[in-house]
Formats: sequence, structure tokens, C-alpha cells
Amino acid sequence: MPRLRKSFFNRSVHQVAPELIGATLLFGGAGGVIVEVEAYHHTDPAAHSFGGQTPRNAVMFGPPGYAYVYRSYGIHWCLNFVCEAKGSASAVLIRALEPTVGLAAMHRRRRTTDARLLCSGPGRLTEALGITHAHNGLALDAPPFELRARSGECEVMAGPRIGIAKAVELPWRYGLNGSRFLSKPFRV
DNA sequence: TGGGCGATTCGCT
DNA sequence: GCGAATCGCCCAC
Repeated sequence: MPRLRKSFFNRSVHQVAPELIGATLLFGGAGGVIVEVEAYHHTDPAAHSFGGQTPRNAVMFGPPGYAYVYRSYGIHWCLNFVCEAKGSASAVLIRALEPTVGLAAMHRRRRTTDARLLCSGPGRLTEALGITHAHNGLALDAPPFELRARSGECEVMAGPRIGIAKAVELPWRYGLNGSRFLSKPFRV
């Protein structure tokens, strides 16, 4: 499994997002296989970067291959990977993992014994991995991040994104077909 | 300077 | 399935 380098992210979010399904994401020695992501493009009304650069979304306007972490609903942290060329302000939201590594630490941080509730949702997976605003802007190809490309083929589903009010119809949510660790099932 | 809102989760029904 | 919890960010005043 080759390690993902910054050049992997220096492409269209619509290429990168489906290729992240099946890849392995580790943070500080815990994590698993990415089973669900969403693409956000700077021309997209639902993207944080749509309204221009602000202190909050500044990382999205920087070079690709870095982590953009923001707070959602005043409670949860959400993890994004910055994509495309510097200034294009496009990113992939990581929505769910199949937990495989560091299970004990993730169960402790999530205070649950149910493996399906560890990383099945953007806020859940950041809590399980211990990711917060302190990690905003970190490079994805250096510790504590470790990203590895998927080893074989896998069946990727596409569908509408979740929890947004604008551009609801765009099918920019991607998931691993049949995974039990999706935050919500894909409509067939 | 203040009010409204959000890429969510969880518990209760 | 539904609604409360909860607060930083952004824009309008």
C-alpha cells in the first residue's frame, strides 16, 4: 500500500474523492479504512469557501495535501482534505471510517462499545481519532497523519450529500458499496 | 457588537 | 423519526 503524497491531492476533488474510498487513514496510530466522503468545490454554494476567504476557512485556500478542520454546530469537529491547486479552495469531507487500528483508544475516546458508532459520521470519527481545531492546517503526508492508498479495486457508490441546505441535488457523496460503517445508507 | 445559523449527534418517543 | 443541545463564525447593524 503506497503512502499518499501531496501530489495525490493536486487534482480535481471529483477525481480525488472517489479514490479516497478504500484508502487507509491513520491519526496518531488509530484509524481505519475510509468508507464515506463528500466533495466540496469552491464554485459550490454549499462549500465553506464559496463566500470567499475568511480566517476560519483560510486553510482551504492554501496548497493541497493539508487538513482543514472546522467546528460544526458548535459541538463537533469535521475533517477535510484540501485538494486541487493552491487558491482553488476545494476539499473532501471525510465522513466515515471502518475502524481497524487502535480500537481500544477509539472506544475510550468515544465512550462506546459499539464498533459501528466509533467512526460512522464526520463528528464521530474526529472524536474517535482525537482530532480537533489544534490540528487544522497539518500536512497529510507527515505524522500524526498517515494515509495509504487502497490496495485493490472496490465498488464506489455516488449519491446526494447529507446535512446541507444548498446544492442538495449534486451527487458528490461517495461511499463503499455495502459497508456497514456508512453514516447513512446510499439510496439504490 | 449582537443575532442567526450550521458539511451533527444523541436520547427519547 | 424528531427535536434539543450547544457555540464559533460571519454578516448586518
